[in-house]
Amino acid sequence: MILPQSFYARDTICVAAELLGKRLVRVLPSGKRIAGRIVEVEAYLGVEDPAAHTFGGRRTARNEAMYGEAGHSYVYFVYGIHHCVNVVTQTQGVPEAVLLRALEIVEGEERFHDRGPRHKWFNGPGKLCAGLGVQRDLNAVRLFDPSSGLFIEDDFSISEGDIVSGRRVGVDYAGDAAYWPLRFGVRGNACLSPVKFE
DNA sequence: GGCCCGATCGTCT
DNA sequence: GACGATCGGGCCA
Repeated sequence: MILPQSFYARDTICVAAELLGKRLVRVLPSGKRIAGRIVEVEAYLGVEDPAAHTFGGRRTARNEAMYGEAGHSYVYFVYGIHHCVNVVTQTQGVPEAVLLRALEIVEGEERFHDRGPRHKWFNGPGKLCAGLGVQRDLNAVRLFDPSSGLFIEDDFSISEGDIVSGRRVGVDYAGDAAYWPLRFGVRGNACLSPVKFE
C-alpha cells in the first residue's frame, strides 16, 4: 500500500510521472488523516538544472535533504509566507527531487468546506502545504514510513496519454531551463494549479 | 477568465 | 541587502 523507498531511487522524470495518481497522506498530531491524489508535479534535475536549488552543486543547510536518500522529503520556505514540499529521488549524493504542486482531496474533505470551491483547496504548492499542515518540521522525513506523519500510498497509475507536460512555474530566473517540459499533470483534472500547460 | 501587484521573512552573498 | 520552485485581492472584461 505504501510506496517503498525503491520507488524513488530511480530516474527523476520517471518518478515524477509515476507519482501522478498516487495518494499523499498526512496524519496530523491529533491523529486526523487527510489525503489527496497527486495531480501535478515538477521535476528538478539537480546539479545540471539551473532552476534547481542544487544547480552547480550548490549545497547549503537549506537544501541538504536533496543530497540525502531517495524517498525523503525536502520542505523549504518561500516568499516569506509559503512552504513547498518535494520528494527526493535518485541515490544519496545526487540532489534531484520532484515538487508536489497540486492534489485532489480524497480523505478529510469536511475539514475544508469553509474554504471556497473544492478544486482550489490544494491547487498550488503553497496551498498544498498549508492544507496538510506541512512545515519545516517535516523536512527530511521518510515518505515510505507511516510513522513520519507524511507518506505516499500506491493508488492509481495514470497512463501516458492522460499526462500533460509543460514549462515549469516561477523559475524565469533559470532562462531556457524554465521552458524544459518538466511539469506534469493529470489531463483535464479540475484540481490543477491555475497556470496552464501549453 | 486574465493581468497586476503587494505581502513578508528565511536564506545566501 | 536582495530576492524568491507563491498566493489572493483588486480590477477589467
